Amino acid sequence: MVDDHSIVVLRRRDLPADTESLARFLIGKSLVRETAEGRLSGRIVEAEAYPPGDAAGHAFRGLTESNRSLFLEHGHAYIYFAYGSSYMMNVSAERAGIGAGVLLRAVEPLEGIPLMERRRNTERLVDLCRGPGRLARSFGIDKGLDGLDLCKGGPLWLGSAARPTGVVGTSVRIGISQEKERPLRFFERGNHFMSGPLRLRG
DNA sequence: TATGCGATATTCT
DNA sequence: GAATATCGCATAG
Repeated sequence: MVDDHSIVVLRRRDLPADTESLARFLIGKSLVRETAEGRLSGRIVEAEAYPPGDAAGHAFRGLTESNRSLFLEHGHAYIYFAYGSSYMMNVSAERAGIGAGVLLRAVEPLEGIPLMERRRNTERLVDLCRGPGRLARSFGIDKGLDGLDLCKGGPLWLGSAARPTGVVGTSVRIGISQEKERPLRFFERGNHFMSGPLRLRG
């Protein structure tokens, strides 16, 4: 049984305001979603940094209507729709006015697993939140949550670690065509709930 | 396990 | 019109 009372909302001053540091920091922390049907939560086990000036980042070409949340003060949600099928969630990662984000790629489910199974239409635990699109689907994350302050404890927030975090590994990022050699993907080594090919999981 | 493919909608060129 | 920070299914080894 998970002791969810041990999870508290992360304060903004606890979050590094540097993209790469934030991505590493978020491994092992909690993602919590409060819905009318109950609470969903999980441990963040995989994330990627898209720092300022990164050609693979959505903020690279400057502020637009669709990417404006990336320019919010660190700790806000940037959510977008990709490939006609998947929502994806980022955490804005720098000071206000600087466009950068951390893409949450995988979560180890803790609370609300039956609801995730219904949303995803599968009972395979390891597949519920493995991959950015699946994660968003399980958690009921969509464009309506874009721009939300994740340090406020609303419908979606970042929480402290539910249990001790393992060793954090790094690798290149997944699914991009620009700046593909940079080691900006972070994950909890040995965790079974991350996405990507096996060679990038150790 | 790895690779390849189509589906799908939004954004930018 | 092209590209895309993906997914699920098919097939081969």
